[in-house]
Amino acid sequence: MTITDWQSWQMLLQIARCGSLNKAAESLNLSQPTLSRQLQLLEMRLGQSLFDRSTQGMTLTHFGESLIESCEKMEQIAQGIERQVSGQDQSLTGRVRLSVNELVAQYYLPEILPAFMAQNPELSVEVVASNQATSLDKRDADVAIRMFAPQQQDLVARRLGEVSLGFFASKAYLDQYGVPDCPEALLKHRLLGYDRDKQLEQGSAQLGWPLKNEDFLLRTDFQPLHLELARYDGGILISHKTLAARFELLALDVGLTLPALPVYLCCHRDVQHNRRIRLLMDFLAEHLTLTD
Amino acid sequence: MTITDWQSWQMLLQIARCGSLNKAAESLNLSQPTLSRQLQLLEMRLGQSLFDRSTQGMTLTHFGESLIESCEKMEQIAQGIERQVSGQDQSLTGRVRLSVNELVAQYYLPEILPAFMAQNPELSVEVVASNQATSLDKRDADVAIRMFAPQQQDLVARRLGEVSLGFFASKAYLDQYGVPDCPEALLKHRLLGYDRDKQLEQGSAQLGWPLKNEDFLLRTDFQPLHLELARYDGGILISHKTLAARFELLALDVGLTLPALPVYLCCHRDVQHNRRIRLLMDFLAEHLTLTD
DNA sequence: CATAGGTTATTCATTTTCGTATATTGGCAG
DNA sequence: CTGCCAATATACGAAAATGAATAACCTATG
Repeated sequence: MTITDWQSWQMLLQIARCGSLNKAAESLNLSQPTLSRQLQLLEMRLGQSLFDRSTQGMTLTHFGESLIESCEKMEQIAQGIERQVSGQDQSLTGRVRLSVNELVAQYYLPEILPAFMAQNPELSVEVVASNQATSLDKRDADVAIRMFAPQQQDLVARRLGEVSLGFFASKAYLDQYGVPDCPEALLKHRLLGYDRDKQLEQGSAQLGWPLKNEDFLLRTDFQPLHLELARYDGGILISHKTLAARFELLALDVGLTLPALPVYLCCHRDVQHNRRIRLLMDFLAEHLTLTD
Repeated sequence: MTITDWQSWQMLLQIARCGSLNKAAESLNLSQPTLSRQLQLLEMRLGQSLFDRSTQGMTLTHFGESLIESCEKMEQIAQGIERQVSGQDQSLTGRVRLSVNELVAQYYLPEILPAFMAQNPELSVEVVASNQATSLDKRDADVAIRMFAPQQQDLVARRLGEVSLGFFASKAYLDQYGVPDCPEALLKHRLLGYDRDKQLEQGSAQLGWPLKNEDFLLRTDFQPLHLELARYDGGILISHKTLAARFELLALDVGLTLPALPVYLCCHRDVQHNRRIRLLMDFLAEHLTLTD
């Protein structure tokens, strides 16, 4: 006595999420007209409408809203199945998706990944570079290198150590603007800070020296830009000791010890025994020179 | 990062259940070749096979087996959605499915259902007549009349009373074979009993007078046949007092009081407020003359 | 007030998918 | 051993779903 196929509920959920047929269609690899018609069909079969249409997009009706929760449950299970599938695929061909922030992608991976690819010629590695923590739940990635303790349930994490942070600047910059030797002096300098990323604000607050993102003159969340700016004498940045050393930036002693960032290698519990994923994680754990 | 659509899992589950593409295709309203190809596609996308093929049918591989549990969970949620949908559909058009055993379908419904249909011309009633308790969970039926206390969770039941049972036979039969007046005498008669149905065995065991289905000479689970056989002087049966009276069968006093059967009107909690279903239940509760 | 940008619905040629019919295989009963 | 039955896989014409293009519409913005 089944009225509809399960795909309809997947559609419903995705349209509700995206708020428009266009975006939902894209996320489902369909065209907008297709989705429009399929939704009409579904509503016809149900005998009532799921969305109110407007030129702003689709908004759920009460009826539609009442079904969303169950659709979300279905989605979670479906995602679990997919993780299970990829977890059981023990072949050494195919892809592994690695999620890292841009800094790691730019400065740490390039020197080690070629060796991994040489060792495993059938394996392709996809790197998702973003400062947003991508979801291991939804299998947006298989493995992630994180600079914070994993919060999600169902994750398996290996602590790789920690990276020391410090204030750094180029010699040319310091020659021109002077060397600050206390926190107050630091604030008068051209500091490279973050835009929407709150990690620094939270960290400095813990240190008893609350900094606001607005205190910084040059702001971006794209961390490689910090380093490159500093290399071109753009100002003072907070960064990894090892990275700063590599670019011949000079460490500043302003009487503050910045907390070190922990480094975690994470994957979802469901895929932890997958051979490909294991392989990549082991390789990263061994070769990653993030920690001092 | 979704590999497959949800429909694939529905397929997988149904094929696993049915054990063959043919039956699964029928239950999904598809053709066997279609299902065959879709399954091939799915297995290709997953990179491993889900079933072992033979001319006996399809049997799950270990891999396939490992996914079934999740598919079942998805199915439960999907069924919940469908109940929710039909629960919220308050129109008075469409269908209501009523599950009853054959006895009720044959002898109690015909005299009252026409009135209901006259009152609600837009409503179509589908009667599922079976002595197997059809699933209200899976929406094989919306409403059920049951002669036993509902066991499933999530069911809403209204007790309508109970039907008295007794031993009966036609006058002609008794004239020919004599009137038994004790349990032992009863056993020498031509008793009409059940085939696979265990209800009578259990009931008589409770009564301290354990009967086996094998004790009866004419066995069928199709209850209307009992009555019709008795009308044609086929033997002694256990049946409802009201029904026996209607066919002018004579009650036998063998010194045993059979336990009465409770009568319940059930529906799933999710649809209990549905207007159509409510209507039918109210009607049945009022007009059903099952109880004495 | 007009324009730009976004939305959903519709049209129609095209592609894809589907189902009928058929081939092929393997077990089972007489 | 042989014929029968039920199973899956394959071929091909028919039907259905698809997507590019377009229409029609509303909102925000200058």
